[in-house]
Amino acid sequence: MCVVHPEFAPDASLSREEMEALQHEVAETAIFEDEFDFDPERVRSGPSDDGQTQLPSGKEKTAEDDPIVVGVDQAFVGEKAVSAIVAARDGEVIERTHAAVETEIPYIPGLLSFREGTAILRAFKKLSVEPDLAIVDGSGRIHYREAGIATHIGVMLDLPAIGVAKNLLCGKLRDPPQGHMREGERIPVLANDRVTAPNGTVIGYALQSRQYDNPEKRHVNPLYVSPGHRVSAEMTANLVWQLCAGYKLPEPTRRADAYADEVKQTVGS
DNA sequence: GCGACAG
DNA sequence: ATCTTGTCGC
Repeated sequence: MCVVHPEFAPDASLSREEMEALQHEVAETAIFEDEFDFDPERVRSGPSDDGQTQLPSGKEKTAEDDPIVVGVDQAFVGEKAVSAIVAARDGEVIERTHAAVETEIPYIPGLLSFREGTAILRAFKKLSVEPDLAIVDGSGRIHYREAGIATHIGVMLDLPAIGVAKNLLCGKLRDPPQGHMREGERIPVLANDRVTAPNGTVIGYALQSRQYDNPEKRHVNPLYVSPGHRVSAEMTANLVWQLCAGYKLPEPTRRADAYADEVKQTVGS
């Protein structure tokens, strides 16, 4: 697929100030509302039926009509950043692409897209199918300047995108849980002083995608999901939840994770 | 100065 | 993210 906003390219040679300025531009271009064409109810972790569902009009729903969801994950081999993308429709993998790019800068909280963005975009350019939604590992709006890696990628490609992180970069939970969250539970993540958005803005959700029966003994931490582009915070939580299939991470992410591992052993350092 | 800190 | 064996629990 093609880059729609090349002017937002995550150039690693920029100064820190320039990177932050670029992120502010990305955030201004980002849309944190539901502005996508696919039917959100047709986004799911896997086949929900035999694909023979009859509609009143006489037409029928087929997998070909389902939205294409891509999972994006990063891995490292020596000094190379490996980006893996797995596209699926109705839970069926239809294409996989990857790219390995030499890293130019170290990991800096808040500037992740400048370290891994180029590899991700290169992998996206190799993708022949046209995705409807991207699930990116890392934050989206849950970011100091509301421009996490999911937002940066989504805006550049003008593709609906969602950020799925295992840890909270910034922001604060509206209602801190007593003990551990129950499976399916979600708590709003609000903007605080460290975020450019007005204090109290819901910039994402803590989503308990999986939990053990007895959290006292053994428990799972929640996922921190946030809008990347063209998706609201509420819809973000709904879609990620629908993409989970009994594991902590949503299926698109798990598939990209596994593919990244495969690629790692293929690409030498 | 001290604390916070996606992957 | 990555370095890494065993081990606890469902």
